Amino acid sequence: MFETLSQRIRAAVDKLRGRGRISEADLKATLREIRMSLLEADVNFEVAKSFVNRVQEKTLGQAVLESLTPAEQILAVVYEELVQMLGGEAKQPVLKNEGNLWFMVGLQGSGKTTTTGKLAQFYKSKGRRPLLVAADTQRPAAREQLRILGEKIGVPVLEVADNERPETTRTRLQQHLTFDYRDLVIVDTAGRLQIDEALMDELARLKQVLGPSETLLVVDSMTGQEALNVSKTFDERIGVSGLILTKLDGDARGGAALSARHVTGKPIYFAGVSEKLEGLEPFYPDRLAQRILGMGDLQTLLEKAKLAELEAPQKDLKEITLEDLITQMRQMRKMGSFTEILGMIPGMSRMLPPGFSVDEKQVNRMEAIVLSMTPKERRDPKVLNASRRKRIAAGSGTTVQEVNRLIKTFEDTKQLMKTLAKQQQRGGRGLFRR
RNA sequence: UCCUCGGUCUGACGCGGCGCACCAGCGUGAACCGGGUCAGGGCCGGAAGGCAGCAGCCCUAAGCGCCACGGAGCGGGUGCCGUCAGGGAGCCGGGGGCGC
Repeated sequence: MFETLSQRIRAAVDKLRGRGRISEADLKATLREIRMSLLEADVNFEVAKSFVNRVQEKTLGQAVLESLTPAEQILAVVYEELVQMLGGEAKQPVLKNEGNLWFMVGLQGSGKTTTTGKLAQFYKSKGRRPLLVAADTQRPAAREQLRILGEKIGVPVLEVADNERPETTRTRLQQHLTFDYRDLVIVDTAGRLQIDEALMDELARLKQVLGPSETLLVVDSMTGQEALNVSKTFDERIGVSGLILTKLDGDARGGAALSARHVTGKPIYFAGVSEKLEGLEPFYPDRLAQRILGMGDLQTLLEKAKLAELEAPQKDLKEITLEDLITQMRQMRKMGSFTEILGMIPGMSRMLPPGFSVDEKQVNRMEAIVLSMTPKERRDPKVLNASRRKRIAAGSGTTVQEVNRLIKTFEDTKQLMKTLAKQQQRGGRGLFRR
């Protein structure tokens, strides 16, 4: 999927590969190419524009990392923004313990009924007890299709009659649930080839009567921007809580998927990727972005970027916390009477922060102190005022003095780490230079 | 040209729509001064056993947020909506009289 787009973006970034330096003009040319390829992929114009702008801003504002080539760095930014464009975090529809009622809406031919079956299969395999409702009051053929699907996956299907009123449907549904309890009801609503008023009114009424907890709009990703127009109309008329993009496997361009979040403001819950009943995946923006940019490249790149972050003490992203201190202490506890050994080295005892003695009981108590803190306090000991210290002391069976001593030790250690880091950074031959 | 009926107009009420958001619903939500469970650590005890209890987790309150389907209510540069009432002029439509 997304082959065309994928190739074009990679080609654009590849041109920068192997260069040590990249001028702003080079960057702009590359970004222009990326924008063109997005537009060719039928991505919404506004979306493409803001994407490119953000990449540019981020790239220019970024410090040069030694371990990454400029091309890799840009690729990393493009990846991050791509994930954002696809919706950032993966989202799933809300599933309560019981009484879930979901609406499937969409145009005829979008794969709505098939997707309904896939959803039922998906949640059945997760231990849910779904019930399908074939709610097309006009086309018996549509209901039959769902009935056959239901038989295949072993999920009961409640069928409406021709021209049945929503109230009747609700009553029948309630009746069904009293003798056959189900915790997830998925309603496959009627579809038309185009948006028409009668359909919208019918759906709106049905929605009002049944009151679904989620309204999932099924759209065909191959129809590109048109899919988004459909989404907007459906949302305006009946309200949509999330999207399911079907036929994503056949979509070489990807315009709908890439613009959906931005244009409709709705999360993409699932993606349909094959004709088979298992062909339904939760929509993961990060994985899709990886696919678009080419997996292999990216993984090594991300690892490198992570390492670079760890190796950049000037950024001070990694301040040590009280939890780190405790981990260290536990290790020392295992080592036994560490202080004794240290004491034997001339001058060593003076280098250690005051109060730095390791005997087992002492470490246990210190651990208890940290364990009595809230997560926030562990992260940022500065918030520890008198009343908090009192609480911690009481809760851990220690005294306020002991708590104070621990904090002092922690501050000293932190200071020590900073000094060491600075020395290394300055290139001064520290003790532990590799 | 006059009379008359109706509409346009105004008001009240009803219905619908939109807006607000009180209840409900959903989410979030207390360092300690809420509840449960209380790891670690502590306290009492010779021991057996008890006890208090921080963090976490679970629950809950105020608060905050979401929602506008349901219940109650409020507000309108709201509706070629309904009922009733008021209607000076003008305008539009119907009926009638008189004059040419």
